[in-house]
Amino acid sequence: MGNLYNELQWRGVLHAATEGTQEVLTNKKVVGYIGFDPSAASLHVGSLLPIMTLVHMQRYGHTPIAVLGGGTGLIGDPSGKTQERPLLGKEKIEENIQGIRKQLSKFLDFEAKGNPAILVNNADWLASISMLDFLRDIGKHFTVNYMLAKESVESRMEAGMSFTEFNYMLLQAYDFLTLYKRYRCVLQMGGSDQWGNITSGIDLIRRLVKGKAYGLVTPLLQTSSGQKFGKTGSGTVWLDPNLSSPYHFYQFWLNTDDKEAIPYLKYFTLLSEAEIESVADSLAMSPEKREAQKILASEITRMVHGEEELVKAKQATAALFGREIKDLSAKDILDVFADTPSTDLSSSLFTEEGVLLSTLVQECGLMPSKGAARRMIKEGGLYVNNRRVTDEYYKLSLDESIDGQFFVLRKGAKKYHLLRVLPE
RNA sequence: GGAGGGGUGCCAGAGCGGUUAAUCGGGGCAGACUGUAAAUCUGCUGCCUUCGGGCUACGUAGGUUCGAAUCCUACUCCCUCCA
Repeated sequence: MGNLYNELQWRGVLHAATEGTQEVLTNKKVVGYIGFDPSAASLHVGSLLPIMTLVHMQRYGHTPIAVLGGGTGLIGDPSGKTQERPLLGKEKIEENIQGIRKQLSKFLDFEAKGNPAILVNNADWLASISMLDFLRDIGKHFTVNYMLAKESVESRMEAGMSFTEFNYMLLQAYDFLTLYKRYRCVLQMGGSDQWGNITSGIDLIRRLVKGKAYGLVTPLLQTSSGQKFGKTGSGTVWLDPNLSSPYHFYQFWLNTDDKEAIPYLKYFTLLSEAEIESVADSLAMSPEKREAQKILASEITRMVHGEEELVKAKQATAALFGREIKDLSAKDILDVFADTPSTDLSSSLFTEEGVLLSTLVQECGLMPSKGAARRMIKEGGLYVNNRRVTDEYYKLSLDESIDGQFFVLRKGAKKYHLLRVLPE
């Protein structure tokens, strides 16, 4: 039986840790926390790494605390940001916290015997503290010199930084102190950009209550092409099924680059070292099978959306990338394209000679303009029911519809749009 | 408060008063090749078009001119330096 520290190490998610972290994690059951930013109503795939870190903690018998930044969210963390951030309203943040709470409960067991996960909102203690108390009790323990030396501050000296954001690290240090006192929480984890904030907390605990605390950070994720992880052409990939459908979520992982598939399996799944090694062998032997990507996508989709949604996503994948669309029944279409953007059309639109495809495609939003639609057709990038259309002035007629009810429009390889024909 | 520089398409950044819907690059989109990968190559990338054209664009508003992103004036925003 290993320990948490070794586990994180072989998974490649251990970027740095403070002195003594390994010993304390090996010899004791500890309480540790990670903060989550409530600037959106849903977490996205970028939050998966910190979430998994908490999951590993709980698996090894430690107690994980997820701290929602309801208080600090009102200020905005400058770490890793090049510009001052807009402030969100209190109501908005409260709403976001509700959404995030729900998502976290899919990963962490809040009922576990012995080491149930804990969820707190730092507004609970930050909202009520007075400016004078804060300056006296906390501010006194930090020199401005110390704060200026932090990377998060230094990198902003050129662009400028408000006094508000400058104080962020003190608030986070105060969080750590509070959790230390309330829960005996001795470990704070986070992305490597959090290092400065974390060590501030450790220092504060040492100075104020002579306590020993630890910090551990994970590497910052980037795709091999240097892109920010978790963004696709169509935007951020969210954990909320209403913001990113399970099908798109599944597809996001399925499209993982070969180079990243194995690291991602280590980061985001609970597969064992041996299991992942065998997958790595398979990937090296026959990469075209994309076994690693399939396992990765299945594992993560199941964890986030559940078995049922995973099955549906796989079915949709098989239908869209395997069979001919015209073999599908109207019912299949509805299932497969449940998550696809769709537009309703009245059948009265369809006159004798049909409707100009370029117009249709523009009106349903698949293409931004008719000119762009015509260009796309010329380039061979537009398909109706998976058949390429080559005529710029192609007119669509009702006999081509599936069961007289649907047209499946496709742009490029993966972008679908469903047209639903409504009877008179 | 004083002095100077600048605001161009998604971004970055060119642009002798006319052939500039605006160079080059990045990004994006599509095609080919593939494995729904990577790399590579090709094309497209303001709007409308009955394919002849038409329209709208270079911070905002005026002006000079046959003609302006390019010249002038005012306004506005940004940046740098001095105080």
